Amino acid sequence: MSDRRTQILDAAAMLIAERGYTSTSVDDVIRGAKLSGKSHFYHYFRSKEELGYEVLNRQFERFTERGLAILREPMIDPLERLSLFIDAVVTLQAERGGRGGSPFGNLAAELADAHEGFRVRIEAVFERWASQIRSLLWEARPQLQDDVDAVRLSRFIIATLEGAVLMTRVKRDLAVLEGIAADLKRFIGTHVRDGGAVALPGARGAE
Amino acid sequence: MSDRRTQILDAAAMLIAERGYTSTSVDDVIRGAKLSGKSHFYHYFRSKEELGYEVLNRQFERFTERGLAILREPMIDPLERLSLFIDAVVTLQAERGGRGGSPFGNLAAELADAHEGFRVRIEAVFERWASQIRSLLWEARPQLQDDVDAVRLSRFIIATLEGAVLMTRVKRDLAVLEGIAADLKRFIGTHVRDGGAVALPGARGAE
DNA sequence: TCATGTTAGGACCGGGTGGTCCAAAGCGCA
DNA sequence: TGCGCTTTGGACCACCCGGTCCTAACATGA
Repeated sequence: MSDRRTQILDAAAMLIAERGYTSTSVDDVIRGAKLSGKSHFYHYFRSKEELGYEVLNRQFERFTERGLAILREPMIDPLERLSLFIDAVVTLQAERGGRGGSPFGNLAAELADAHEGFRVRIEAVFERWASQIRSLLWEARPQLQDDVDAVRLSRFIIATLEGAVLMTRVKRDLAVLEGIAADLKRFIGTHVRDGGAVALPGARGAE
Repeated sequence: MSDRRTQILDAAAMLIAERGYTSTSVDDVIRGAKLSGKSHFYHYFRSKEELGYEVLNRQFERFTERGLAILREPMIDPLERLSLFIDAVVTLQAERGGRGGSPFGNLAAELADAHEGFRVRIEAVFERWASQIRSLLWEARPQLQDDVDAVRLSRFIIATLEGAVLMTRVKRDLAVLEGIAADLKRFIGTHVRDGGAVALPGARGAE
């Protein structure tokens, strides 16, 4: 993977996060990556579509490294890992200044109905994400109530986080995301067996 | 408001829900509304932007009639109304065949960062929606725990529903939305005072 | 030295974009 | 009858879109 290629990918990722896939033109990407012209771009990518797919892949890899990795930390209690992961989502969004939202959610809203190729790839992203949470939930099973449905709960967590990021973008207020994240932790806490101490730190407290 | 005008608005609403605002061209709308040409369209709307704003308004009016209205039914217990409202969101999405998603969420994801005019209007939509839930929560206050934060809870409900609709679109599976809706009811149920009977019907049950 | 891959730069393509302008027909109503 | 709104229909604008093609200057390493 050449330097130029990743440079193009990075520029495209930024632009797509800001303005969406359709509204980001190849010329924009060329300007963003400081290429000399169209032929230079098409030397590295067969089409804009291919660019889009690879950007999505890279976004997921980055997310896997910086967010999903927490879910797998072997030395930390699984439910605390889940709490840390939710914090990481908040941090990630804070770093973006509340803008840009979730790359997956954005592409999903923009292309899920219109472009099957993107839809299946986005579905795969969410599925891999959900499966990470599911196996964490499986690990935490001794602490959880017997009737906890890991599939449903993992979907609920992802949907709420995606919705929260979207709302935060609209309101331009990170506190929205923080509040929802806290409530989400509280909800996860209700699945913990009674008698368990404060399983999810930070789940209470209005602010 | 002439017939033609609403006809254009309806056609545009459908197209925007399907393909998004940017990807819906004025020519598409003209074809959809069976107008004779561009001049005919621009006889009714000053610009595509104005069209978009009015479509957003109409979508919210429709949503107010068919969804938000339930929140105000005076003869039904407030918490049951909330449960019925969540059911209505599921029904609304089912009618669309899982496609199209939430008009507000879609526009938000597409334009929140790029187009301030739309951003503030979408923010207003969510705010009016949240305020409806807030006043319902205020009404239900005797049944709720003392520390329930209506602002936060209303945001949580909206974010989760928006996220759920988005996930459902990506997975093309209405069961996703149904599951999340059930869990959301369960979460709301945890805010009800102890000793209260089954406040939210349908909140339990895995399927 | 030759080949290969990279960078540079520009001309060009068909088609779509939001938007304007104009001329003329059809219309209901006073 | 005549006024004013609606409808029709098309020409036209500058610009942007994804994508192709071509030429030529580079660097690198075999």
